[in-house]
Amino acid sequence: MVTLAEVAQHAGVSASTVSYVLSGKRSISAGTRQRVERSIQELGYHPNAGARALASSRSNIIALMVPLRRDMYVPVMMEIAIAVATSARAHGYDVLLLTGEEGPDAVRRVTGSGLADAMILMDVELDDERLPLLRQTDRPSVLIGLPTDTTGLTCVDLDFSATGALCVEHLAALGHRDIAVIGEAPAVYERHTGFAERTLDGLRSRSRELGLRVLHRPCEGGYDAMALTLARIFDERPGTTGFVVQNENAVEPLLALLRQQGRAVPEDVSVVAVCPDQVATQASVRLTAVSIPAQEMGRRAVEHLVAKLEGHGDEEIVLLAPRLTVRASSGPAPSGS
Amino acid sequence: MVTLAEVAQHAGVSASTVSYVLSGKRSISAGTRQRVERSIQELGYHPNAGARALASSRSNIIALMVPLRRDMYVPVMMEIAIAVATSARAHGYDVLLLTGEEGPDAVRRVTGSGLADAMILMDVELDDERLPLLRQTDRPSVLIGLPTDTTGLTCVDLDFSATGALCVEHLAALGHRDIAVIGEAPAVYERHTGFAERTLDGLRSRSRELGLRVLHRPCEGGYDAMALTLARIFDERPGTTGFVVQNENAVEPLLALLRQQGRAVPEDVSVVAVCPDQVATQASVRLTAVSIPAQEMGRRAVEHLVAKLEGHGDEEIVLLAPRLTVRASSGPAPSGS
DNA sequence: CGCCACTGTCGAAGCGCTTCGACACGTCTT
DNA sequence: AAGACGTGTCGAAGCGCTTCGACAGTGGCG
Repeated sequence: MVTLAEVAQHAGVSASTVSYVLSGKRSISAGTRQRVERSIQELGYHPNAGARALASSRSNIIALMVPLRRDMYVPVMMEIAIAVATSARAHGYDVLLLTGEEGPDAVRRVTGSGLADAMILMDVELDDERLPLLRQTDRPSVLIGLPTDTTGLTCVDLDFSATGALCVEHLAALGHRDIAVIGEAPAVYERHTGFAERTLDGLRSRSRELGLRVLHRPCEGGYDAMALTLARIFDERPGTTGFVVQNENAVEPLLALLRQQGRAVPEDVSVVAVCPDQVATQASVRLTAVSIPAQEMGRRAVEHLVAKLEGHGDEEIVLLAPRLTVRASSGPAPSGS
Repeated sequence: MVTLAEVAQHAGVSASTVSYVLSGKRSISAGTRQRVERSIQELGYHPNAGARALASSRSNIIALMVPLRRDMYVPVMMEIAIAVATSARAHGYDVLLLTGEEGPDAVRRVTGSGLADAMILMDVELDDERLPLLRQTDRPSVLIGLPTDTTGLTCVDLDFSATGALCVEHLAALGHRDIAVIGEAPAVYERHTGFAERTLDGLRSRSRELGLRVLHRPCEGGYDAMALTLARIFDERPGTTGFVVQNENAVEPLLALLRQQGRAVPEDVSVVAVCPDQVATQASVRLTAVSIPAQEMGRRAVEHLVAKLEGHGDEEIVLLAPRLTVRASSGPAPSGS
């Protein structure tokens, strides 16, 4: 291991000078700087992370807490995680991966030990038990998601309420009157993960304004569950012509089942999805959908965090505006209805 | 921030005693230990990670390098990553998330700075440019995947060669003679990611022994690509009755297209997949499949790494034996053929 | 009864870096 | 020409922990 002192000696300067060359916190003459940089190169010097963290009380690490659940929206989570890692690196930070499993203890551990300078939490529940800790600590944090009480917190999320509204507006404009919503698995609602409920709220209140009828059914993914759900929907509301799907694992089963039942998409039935673009374009029918901007969410979260770490921080709720892309799965309501 | 010294004072012992209570590296009388532990509790002490790393030259962090690509086998990657994080915690380590993007530089950075004690690399290519660095450094590492030259390396992977063989054996036993293999996207082969080629090798050589004919076609995911691929397969080999699919994004399109063409699964055509269990059970036909034991791979990688870090390490190639689960997508070849 | 080995505790020396104040110059002002 | 200032560099003091050697005290043994 090459140390700072060795570099200093090799370059004929003091250790502090090398440190200042590295950090840029004091001005250094061009000549000295070059000499030091050459020595660093030649010796293959890498600053020791531990020593640096100890001396500066900064680890240059951001902790990212991802949900452990393997049962839902995995690609979105993965995409966010990768976006976080990539943006963090671009700002000179590394990312520590924590699983949701550890819960509040992980927050305590990481902030207490100075392992990370800041945290990003994903999969935030409406009344998340980690939030009180975040409010107490003076380490910056950003949530991806939107809890009920946001005082003192910074959040980044898609505006799911507007998303729900946007979906029904689209269907309403096409003349659909009876809408069915295929939601996430029941467990997601029971956990009070905000985004599912917010979508529903936005969707319902806009529907009321537009005079649409809405039937909401949570649904585990897969064919069997979807078949059951679909049967019950048409049982209860035979006139249903519009579907809003917010469950990646239900998208393909729904399309297959509709096809099987002789209901053509989009001639007889329109489908609007809330999902990542990739899912929308790879489905058997190219889906009209509000895309979940996973990458942007990750990027924005990091940018806010870095801003806070550098002092020019701001408590803020960032709700990304949803964008609906019309593709092949939605069309005018059949005139008969 | 509460420090070790403060705990020591509060408990009426020296700092080193507190340290030994924490690490267990020297024996401490029951009375003293309890007093110290109570002080730790009362003061809410958390050891400073940086100081610890500096003094002990151990960060208790394992770096995990995940592929940046968002185009393939995402759920598998995610599952491995989560399994790594969970197992690592169980052994007292945290996980640093690196993206493949940074390439060899990340390896240099992390090992050089002592940020992590060891690394796990995913998505290893046959002739990966990170390997020379790993061989040079004295920090332990484990690959998930299998490069061409494994000297001096520890690898954990599914035995994809045996996997390929197992798939055709199953089909052969059912009387199928003409097999088509739907592979990963062409890019995966071009990158020389070992697993795809190894599956193919195992599959081909066993087919030769069993007297089967094999047609291999890489395939991007999605319906359009799959439709094209499928048409060409039946064009070239109209008698094809067995499919082996190693591409999550092609599974559902394949099933849908077969259905659409009036080919019943498993009566007319059998399908064997190589995919995680979840995909196999959630598909529109419950798939006969060799499952990819993502969790076990992650767990085993961590266990090997920890063993190395604790000294009783061993260079070793761990190839997990594939297991084929028969479900509803495979059956006897149609007698006509 | 005295010696040895063991057990439990302490003090001190770092680990490699950052950062503060000091200081020696050279430059600009009056 | 003398003071005021700015610039570039250095030395030293930690940051909070681990770990080594030292050393009392205790008990077992011959």
